[in-house]
Order: sequence, then C-alpha cells, then structure tokens
Amino acid sequence: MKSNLAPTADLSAQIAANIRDAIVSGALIVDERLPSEAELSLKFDVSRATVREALKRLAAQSLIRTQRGATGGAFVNRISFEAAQAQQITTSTLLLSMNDVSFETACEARYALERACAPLSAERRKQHHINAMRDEIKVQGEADLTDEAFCASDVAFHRALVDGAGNPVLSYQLAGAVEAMQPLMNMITFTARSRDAIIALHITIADAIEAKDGAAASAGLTALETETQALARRVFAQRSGNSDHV
Amino acid sequence: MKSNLAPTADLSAQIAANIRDAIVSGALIVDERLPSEAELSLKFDVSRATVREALKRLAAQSLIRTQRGATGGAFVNRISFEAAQAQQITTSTLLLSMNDVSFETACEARYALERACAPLSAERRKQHHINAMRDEIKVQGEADLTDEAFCASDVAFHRALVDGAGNPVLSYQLAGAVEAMQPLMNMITFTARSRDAIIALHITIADAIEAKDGAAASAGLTALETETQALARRVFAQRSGNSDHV
DNA sequence: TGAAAAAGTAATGTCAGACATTTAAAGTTT
DNA sequence: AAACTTTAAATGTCTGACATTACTTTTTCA
Repeated sequence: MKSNLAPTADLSAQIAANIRDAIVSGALIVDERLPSEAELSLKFDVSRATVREALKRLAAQSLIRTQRGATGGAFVNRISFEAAQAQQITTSTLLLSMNDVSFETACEARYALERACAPLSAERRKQHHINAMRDEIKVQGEADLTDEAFCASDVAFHRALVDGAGNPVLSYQLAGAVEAMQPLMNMITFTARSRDAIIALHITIADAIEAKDGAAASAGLTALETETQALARRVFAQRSGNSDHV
Repeated sequence: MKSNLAPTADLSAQIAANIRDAIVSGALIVDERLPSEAELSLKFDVSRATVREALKRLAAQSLIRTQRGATGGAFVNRISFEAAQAQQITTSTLLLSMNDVSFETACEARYALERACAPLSAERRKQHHINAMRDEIKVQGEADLTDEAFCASDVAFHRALVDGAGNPVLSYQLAGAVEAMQPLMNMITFTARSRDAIIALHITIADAIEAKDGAAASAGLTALETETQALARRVFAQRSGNSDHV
C-alpha cells in the first residue's frame, strides 16, 4: 500500500508524503504524538537523519511541531489561520514575482475578490471595522508619508473591509491575495494627486460600507481599480520612457 | 543583520529563514544555484546535516529543487501555479477540517469568491469553457453516479467557470478555495431530487455565461448557494437526529 | 511532613565522518 | 569521429556519538 506518487523520490520525501497523507486523511489527529524519531527510523527502515529530514519538511508546512525533552516529540499541529495565511502570502508573492504576472492581471484579481466581500461586509461590519477604515484614511492623508507606508495603510484599509464580512475563510483567502500584491504595489510612485484620488475613493467606500450599501461599495471598488490601473499605466509608461535612467 | 525572527529557533530553521529571505527579496533569482551543502555548512558554521534539514524545509515549500550529480546542487525554483495551488489546497483543506469551520461559513466564502469571477467570465469565456461546463452538466445527470463523482464533476464545472475569466491569478486563488471545500462537500448525500435542482441551476449559470450576462450568472450562483446551504442543513439535521446510527 | 534540590530519563538538536549513488565532463581507445 | 572509460563533484544515506532540554523521580533537609 505504498504511495502511488513519486516512487523514485528521496526517501525523506516519501516518508514525509506518507505521514502527510496520514494527517490529511485524519488517521493522525490534532495534537496526537507521532512515534519518536528512533521508532520512525525502525518503522520505515531508514536512519534517524532521514526521518529528521522528513519531519523538517512537514514542519515547514506547519503540519507538525516538535518539542524537546523527555515527554517531547513531534505532534500534529492544529494549523492556524495566521500560519496558513503567512504561508500563502509567501507562496503567492513568489508566484507573482517569478512568473511575470502583469500588474494588470494581479490587480484585476485582487479587486474582483474584494468586490466579492463588499456586500457581505456592508451587511455585517461592526463599528470597529468602520473605525479602522476611517483611521487608515486619516493616515493616508498625512503629508510626509512614504510610498511604502501609504501602501501598508492601503492594505490595512482593505483588510478592515474584508474582515467586516465576518467570515474567517474569506478573510484568510483575501488577505493572502491582497498582501501578495504589495510588492507589486510598492513599485508604484504615489504622487500627491493620485493619493488624493485614492483617498477620495476610500472615503466613498467607507461611507458605503457604513451605510450598508453593498452595491455602492462594489462600485467604489471598481472605480478604485480603474484608478489604480490607470496610475500603474502612467508610472510604467514613464519608466519605459526613462529606462536609461534606471 | 540577523533575522529578527526566532532568535531561539533551531539552527536549521534559522538557516532556512535566512535563505528564504534571500529568495523572497530577490537576492537569489530563479534558477540560480545555491552554494553546495559543504559550502553552506562552512558559511553558516554548522554541520552538513543541519544544512540539509534547512534545505529540506525550503524544498517542502517548493522554493528550491535539488539535483544530484557533478553539476547538481540546490536551485531556486520557479514556483508554478500548479505547485502553488497544490500547496494551497493541502493547507486550506487542513485549515477547514482542523478548525471546526462550519459548512455554512466555508460555503459562503466559496460562493462569494465565485461570484467575483462571474462577470469577468461572462465577458471573456471562450467556447471551450462553455463546452466544458455543458459536458460536466451532462455527466452530473448520469443516473448511476456516486456522490463523490458528482462532487468531482461539480468542482470541474465550477473550475471551467472560473477559468473562463482568463485570469490565472484568479484561477489559482479560486481553485484552492473550491478544492479545499471538497471534503466538506463530500459529507453531503445528494439525492436524485437535490441533484436535479443543482443541475437546473448549473444550466441557468452556463446559459448566462454563454449569453455574456454576468448579472444573471451571479444570480444563479447565489441561488445555487442557497440551494446548497439548504441541502446541507437538511442532511445535518437528519444526521443529528439519527446520530446513534453512526 | 513537605518543599526544595538533585539525579534520572527520554526525547530532540547537532556534529563528524564515512560510504553510496548520480550525473556531467574529461579523457582514452578504436 | 564515435564509443567507451574514467574522473570528479555533488546530493543521498547511514552510523554513532554527544549536547541540550524538560519532565519525572528521588533524595535531602529544614
């Protein structure tokens, strides 16, 4: 009953796949202790070093955690939204930067996903979500803000919007998508004028969410997408014109 | 300039974080070869075994690949949409199953995200997307289909819908969300009557996409979500009533 | 008696060195 | 020039040892 995958892969990869299957299938449950490294090396008939490499692979995916000491060992990890999100962000960020995904494509995906949250957020947002959005809008208006700080505040604004939907699965998915785009967003120079336009739309969106008007919020997001795409086009056009200065 | 994270973590985790940062920041570019294990063990002043554990961690995240032989070594991996998706599915599936995420919450997130694709898909879908949807609808009508096969066809249908948007980033995000829900969907028993209702809505949606009517497609998805949620409530209510039979 | 200190123990973390295997390149022979 | 052989460099694996950690048990002594 060997794994049908990767019959020629490394032993450590095979063992990791074996244990991973046991976790995913539910044969190993959360907080259950795996056999010790010595026992696993007997069971799989490999050295302890090989077992350890397999366990490190699983640890990298947050599938297990290890504890030292007499009662220590490897335990099936209850993966948290936070940990899952961190991994997704790393993966998505690299995916975008390594595969020549255009700003346009990534931006479109991001706003499409955000629009999915808008009606739910308009319906369910709590006051603290509104407050968070207003706070970020205020930050975005500060004169001496760097582009990076502006982007970070932008992410925080949108995060509050998404969290307003009160659906942790949605928040998890969206946070990954939004944060993964940040490196791309950071390539953009935000002039005072373009910041004003973005802030105005943020106010429109926050107002719509506060008024529980999902359609207006969606429309605001569409306008924001249009504005962002136009801004990006201007920046990239200027760059390619001055490419010898880079 | 050590990593500000995890000063007390394992050496192999620290080294993995160090190299990961170099990849994410772009200091190491795609297909670039890392120093050999022996060189890394000198550079970080640890044993080769520790270096190997660090490299296995990175390999588990598809950040590097290794090749044996004279010109072999560890190379920065160009992470593919496919690999990223596979990882995301594993992570999301576990996240949902381990954290007692209700069917309702997951289902809501899934359909919200899909509605985000509907307008784009209606606008841009090619004929082969329509054909794929029609094919799956036909499969779903087969009388002797198991619940698992019905679910699998359902996923394929929705995947064609999402792919119709022609945005790989969107497809990647959505495929993860939809596939991660499959174990939850598989818990449901699809009676002949409920299958008919679902198929009818699939036809409505496919028609709307073919007619390039995004609003109608969104409405169809909303109706499908309502139907699915109602079905799930019926199944779970019946289960809890007969819980002694389990 | 009871609490603090010490010893025991079982697990992971790390190291050193060896050998096996794979792969490409260099060298040799025909 | 083509085919074969050798070499070299890298990863893959094994063995055994020691270090470190943290819980458990025992001992000590007030």
